[in-house]
Parts: sequence; structure tokens; C-alpha cells
Amino acid sequence: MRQRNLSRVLHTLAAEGPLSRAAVASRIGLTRAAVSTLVDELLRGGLLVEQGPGRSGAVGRPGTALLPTDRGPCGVGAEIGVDHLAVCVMDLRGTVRARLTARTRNRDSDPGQVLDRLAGLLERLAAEADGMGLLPAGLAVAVPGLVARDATTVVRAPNLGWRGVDLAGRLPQDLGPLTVDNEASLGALAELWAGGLSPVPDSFVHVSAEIGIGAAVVVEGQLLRGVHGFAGELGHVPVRPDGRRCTCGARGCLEAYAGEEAVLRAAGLDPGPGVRVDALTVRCESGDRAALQAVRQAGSALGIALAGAVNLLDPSRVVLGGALAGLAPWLLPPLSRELARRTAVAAEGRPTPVPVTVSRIGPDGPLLGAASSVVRTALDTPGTFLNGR
Amino acid sequence: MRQRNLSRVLHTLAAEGPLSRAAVASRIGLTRAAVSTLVDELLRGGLLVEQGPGRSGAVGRPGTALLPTDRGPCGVGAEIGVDHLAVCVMDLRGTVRARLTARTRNRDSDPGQVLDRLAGLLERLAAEADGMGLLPAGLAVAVPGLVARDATTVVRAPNLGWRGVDLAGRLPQDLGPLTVDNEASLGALAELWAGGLSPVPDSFVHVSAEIGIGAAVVVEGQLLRGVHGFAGELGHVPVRPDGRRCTCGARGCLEAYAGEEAVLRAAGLDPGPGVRVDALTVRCESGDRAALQAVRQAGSALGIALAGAVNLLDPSRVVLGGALAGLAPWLLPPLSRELARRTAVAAEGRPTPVPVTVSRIGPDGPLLGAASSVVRTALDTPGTFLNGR
DNA sequence: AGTATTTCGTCATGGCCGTTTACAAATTAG
DNA sequence: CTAATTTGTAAACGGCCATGACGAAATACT
Repeated sequence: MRQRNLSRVLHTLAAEGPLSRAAVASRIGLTRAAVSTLVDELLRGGLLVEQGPGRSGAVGRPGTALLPTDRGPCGVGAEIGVDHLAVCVMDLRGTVRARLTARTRNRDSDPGQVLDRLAGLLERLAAEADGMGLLPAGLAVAVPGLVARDATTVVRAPNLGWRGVDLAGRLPQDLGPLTVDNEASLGALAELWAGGLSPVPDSFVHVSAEIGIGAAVVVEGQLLRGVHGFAGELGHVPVRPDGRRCTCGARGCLEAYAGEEAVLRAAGLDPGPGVRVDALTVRCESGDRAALQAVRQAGSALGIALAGAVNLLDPSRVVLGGALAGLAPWLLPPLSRELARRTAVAAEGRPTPVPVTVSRIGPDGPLLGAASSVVRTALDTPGTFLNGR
Repeated sequence: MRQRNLSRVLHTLAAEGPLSRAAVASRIGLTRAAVSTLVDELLRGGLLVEQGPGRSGAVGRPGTALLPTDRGPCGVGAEIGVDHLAVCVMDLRGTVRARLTARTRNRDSDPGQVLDRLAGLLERLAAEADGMGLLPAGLAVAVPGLVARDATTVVRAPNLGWRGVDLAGRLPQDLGPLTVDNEASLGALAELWAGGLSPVPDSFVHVSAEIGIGAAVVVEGQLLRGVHGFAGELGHVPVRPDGRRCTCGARGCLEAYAGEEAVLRAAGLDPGPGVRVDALTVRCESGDRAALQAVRQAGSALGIALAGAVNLLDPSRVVLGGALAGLAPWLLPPLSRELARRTAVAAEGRPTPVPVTVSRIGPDGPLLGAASSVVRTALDTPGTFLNGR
């Protein structure tokens, strides 16, 4: 009860910039007096700071502006990509305060080496954080693969070649509790928290194709994780049941038509180590017919799979993240056509097709989502982080 | 806060039969003293009754058994089916106390006539309820079609031939607030509340094929309604993108392969007014090759569509309700085969395929779900129903 | 300039609600 | 018949928010 009110104060201050006590009170529906005591507790605990008398311009005594501290607990995010590692520190205000990246080839890699390298980055990052007076409150790692729910084990990451790799105990221990999550999930959370400024908790499907095709479903502001944590496997939704064989053994999975490798092949490119989606974007821009055709087909396939998702979930929008963003100009038309045509039943009273937008965050989604997820839990449970007295 | 604790007391008593104050206290984590005052309030308000000293057998003073009243507020449920109308009254204990059914042909019907007939049934039912001392606390109507979220308008019910029919004001007004919902949604809620005895809030996909194919998605004990209320349109999930044309205008929707009309045609039956799924069951039992083949194909198509849903949602199970239950023996094998084959990616750590079960409730799901939904809201907000002092 | 007005933050008071502690009542165990 | 155990209630306590009053600090008006 008290905890929840402390949390609500923190959240509103983190979300809506500097505010006076009175402004916070009117926003969360408590009295000024109640907010005063809550703020006092948070100030003494070192989670909030006062910013001198705030400028007002309006009549009446100006309030003192409050803001979450930039020196207390912080979130540490990490991303294990196919060809890079990245780590960052985010303070309670949501600002990224430090960041390190390393280009490495992690495809079919040895987990031990990758994790050692990541541990090195994290240690340097922790030193930087320490220098700024930031105390890591947790570490979240984004991984391109399936992660068991409420666990730290990477069940399967096809592009890394990992199976059953447990990250617990293999990364620095002084960063707080470790969580591991799918990169698509964390990308969607970043979109939800940072990208979406919508006042009401929204519902969307966030597609994030890198090598495989991941998706994340957000329902009323909550990430849908699935019973085992495996929700969002859009890549293996059937789009042509008797079509191409997929690496998973089934036929006609979306990934066999719109996965990076499939698209590159269809465009006449050899999916070698250096060849990535970027190359495809270049070809599309120059009008390469094979590339355009390949991307169009991928768009259709994505549209078919998303039509299924939209019929099932009735989201308010579909967001394209990850590598798809760059291809959007060519991907969107066929995608929207299939989507519109196949979701017409429930057309009355809703826009047709469902709006498809491109993520505003870009390739940093998973990393920012990871750090944010730690910051959010800190904002959710302020009690744990109040410095004694 | 107080409201929530009152609600918790009521809920545990409704769910776990007669219990003493002490038993309730230990279950919801409050002290006996606190529960005592809560129970007092509910007793005075007429929502609970004492059942004399309970038999115990164990050492110590026996507690007095408590139970929700069987004479106070109650839920009224109604179902508008394609060829029947049904209404029932459910008390706070979850017992159906009265029930009326009328066989009528509602296909391509005049909404006014159907609603008048339903109103008549409801009036007779209300009289019965009144005779038992039951006070209707709301009316929920199950409809085979799309219903806008938080509204009483049937946006589209293909089998009734209704479009944009608003039920508000066209049914008895003295039964409390009116809610209208899709029959598949209410069937799923019935399965969730009555059928499922699982202790943890579960997640499942509930398929309910009558004429169209509806589905409802339950995530962690919550029905997923969708932004516009149109979630669960499994019938128009694409299963053969270039296949048969569907009534919705698109190609290859599930409904074009596993909808009642499609299956009857494939089995060589003419889908006339009297011919229904029952006829198909008979033929399957007698080994009719065409019928068996038709049902097998429907099963495959369902499996493909459900594979998409399972990949996306990672539910703990899939439940077949409605008309599908009777065909389960022939439907399940091909369905499970497709489902298993197409959801193998995330196989580690979860049963493959996802268990597919048949609803335990049977054809009454939507009706019971409707009445239950009213009872649930009464249990959720006891404050509104406390008789003054 | 000086007063009125408005808004901010704090303090004292009171009420709601659940916990703690104690105790009488009702049963079984020995 | 006593001891042990469990139930339900009563009284005191404590946490927490609301209410109402007040001083502080700005603007608006004369």
C-alpha cells in the first residue's frame, strides 16, 4: 500500500519530468500532505532530488521541482547480438549515462568466450557507473533466442548456435540480480515505455526480424510472455502450409519466406558472413529488380502471418522494429495489402488495415529495453532501494 | 482496499464451499480478527449466511461454516443461438437456480422478433427468481457475432443476419446493467471459472466452432478482448493464402476449410436448415468415408491455424468447445499432428504438442459464462450490493 | 508601494483498517 | 476431569491517508 504509493510518485516523476509536490498529488489523486510525506521518505532515501524553486509564470507560490536522482540506483542492460555486444547504464530518469559496444562475430560461437568478453565490457561499464555515483540495481541481458520464463537459461539461440546455456554466475555478480530475456521482448518493452507516449496502456504486436523473426505481443501495457516464456514465435507461424521446408522441420513457416537468409537468397545474394540486410537496402534503393521482388514477397508473407495475429489479438497497431525498419518503404505496401484484405471481417468500427508503424527507437531497442526493465523494477519497488533512514 | 478484502472473502467462500472465518483468514493471509469484521459486514449486508456450527472431527473448537447467500443478488445469463434461445439465473454460490429454453429459428431473423421473444423468456425467468428471493444484479447476453468492446451493440452476427443491432433498451430493464458479449468469449470464461480447477491462473486458447469459428484467448486468467473487442477471430486466420475464397472476401481463411458449411459440403451433405454437425457425427460413427475425410481436412486446417496461435501465445493448452467436442475423436488426430509438427521450435521444456482437451462444460458454456460473468462482478464489488446495515 | 489573491508545502488532528495481544467458548485427547 | 487445541471476539496499538488550518512565496490589482 505504502509501497505502491511510493512507486506511483516515483513513476510519475520519472515519466513527466520535474514536477512539484502539488502537481504530483493532483496527478495520482492523493492530497498534497500525503505526497509530502512520501516525497520526504524518497528524498531521505536518496531516490529523489530537489531542484531549487521551480520557475512558474503562473500566479501563486512556485513549487520546488522534484526529479528522480541521477546518482542512485541504476539499471544495467546488455545485448548479445549476432555480430556485436553492447552494454549500457541507465539512471532512474531514463537517461543512458554510459555505453560500450564491441563488434564481435558471435555466430556459432563458444558461449564461454562470448560471455567472458561481455563480462569484460560490463566490468569497464561498472567502473564508469561507479565514477558517476551510480549503483547497479540489476542486470538484464537481451539474447536473440528463446529464454525460459523466470530463468537465466538460453534454451535455444539458433544464430548463436547456443542451446541450454545458463548465464547465471558467468557475468559480474556485483550488478544485482540477473535477468535474461528475448531481444524481441525487450525491444517491444522499449517501444512501449520510451517510444509510446500514449496515455492509455496500449496493445500492439512488435515484429523484430534480425536473423530469425521474433515478435512480442503487448496487451494493455503488459508483455505477453507465454506459459513457458516462448510467446512471440512469429517466425514459425505457418504462411504456406505445403510450401518451403523450414529449418525447424515444418513446411511453410514465415521464416522460410521472410527470414533474412531466405530474403537474401531470393534477391540473388549469397548470405555469407558479411552480407546483411543493409546490402539489400542498397539494392532496393538502386532499383534492383530481384531485390525488390524478394522484399515484396517477404512483405506479403509477413502480412499473411500478421493477419493471423491481428485477427486473433485485435491490437491497436503493428510495429516494425529491428532490421525491418530500413526496408519499410518496400516492405510496407505488400504487407499492408495482405493485412487489409485478410482482416476485413471485423472492419466496422476500426481502421482498416490496422496501422503499421516503424519503431521510433531503431536498432537500440533491445539494449534500451533491457536497461529500462531494470529501472522499471527499481521504480516499482522503491522500498528495496531506500538508503537506511 | 476495504472493498478488495471484502471481495476476497466472498470469492474464497464462493470458490471453496463452506469455510470458517479462521479458514478464510489463513487462505487470504489476513488475521482472524480482520476477517471477523469483514464477515460481519457481509452478513449484515445479506451477502453471506452462517450455517450453524460446522462439523469438524479435528481437535479444537469447531468453526461456524460460512457460505454466500442463496437468496440475495444473482446473475442472469442469456444466449441467442442460431436455433435456440436460453436464459438462466445463477446465485452467488454459482448454482443455476432456474433455466428456460426455447427452440426458435433465428437464422437470418428479424432482431425485433427475436429480442421480443427473449424478453418474454427473461420476464418469466425474473418471476421465478423473484419467487426464490433472488435479486437480479445484471444481465449478460451471449451472441454468435462480434460485439464492440464495452458496448451493447452487435456489430455483426453473420449467422443471425444482424448488423449493428443495439440491445440496450430492448430487453427487460429491471435485471440490472446489460452487457453483451461474444459467445466464444463467454464460453471460454465458463471454462476458466467452472471447468478449470487449476490453482494458478492459466492461459489457454478456447476454440468454439458453431457456424463460424470463434475463439477466445485467456491469458493468465484474463480474457483477451482486443482493443475494439474483436479479438479471437480465428475463423479468418489464413491457412491456405491462395486457397478457397471465403465469405469475407479473402482467400484461404480457416472458416473456408473448417467452418460448418464447408465441412458439410466436403462430406457431401447439403447444408440445409435442418442439417447440422450432429448429422456429421452420425456419419463418422458409421464410418462414412466422405465424412471422415471432410473432418480430417477440417482438423488439419484447424491445426494449422492453432499452430500459429500457439507459436504466438505459448498457452498451456488448447480447449475445443462447442460443436467441435462431438467430432473430437476424428478431429483430434490430424489437428494434433499439424500442431505438433508446426510448434516444434520451442519444444525444449514444454510438452509437444501443446495438450488439446475437450471442454468439460459442453454446449452450455456461453450461457453459463454469461450468468457467471454477472456473478463475478457482484463478487468483485460487494460494496454495491450490501443492503443498508 | 501596498494589499489582496493564489498556490505551495507543512503541521496537527481524526478516522479507517488491519495487527497484536488477550481471553472466553467449544471441542478432542488423555 | 484436566490439558491441549482451535475458534471467534474485544481492546489497544500503529500505519497511513484525509481534513483543515496556517505560514511562505509568488502574482494581480489599486
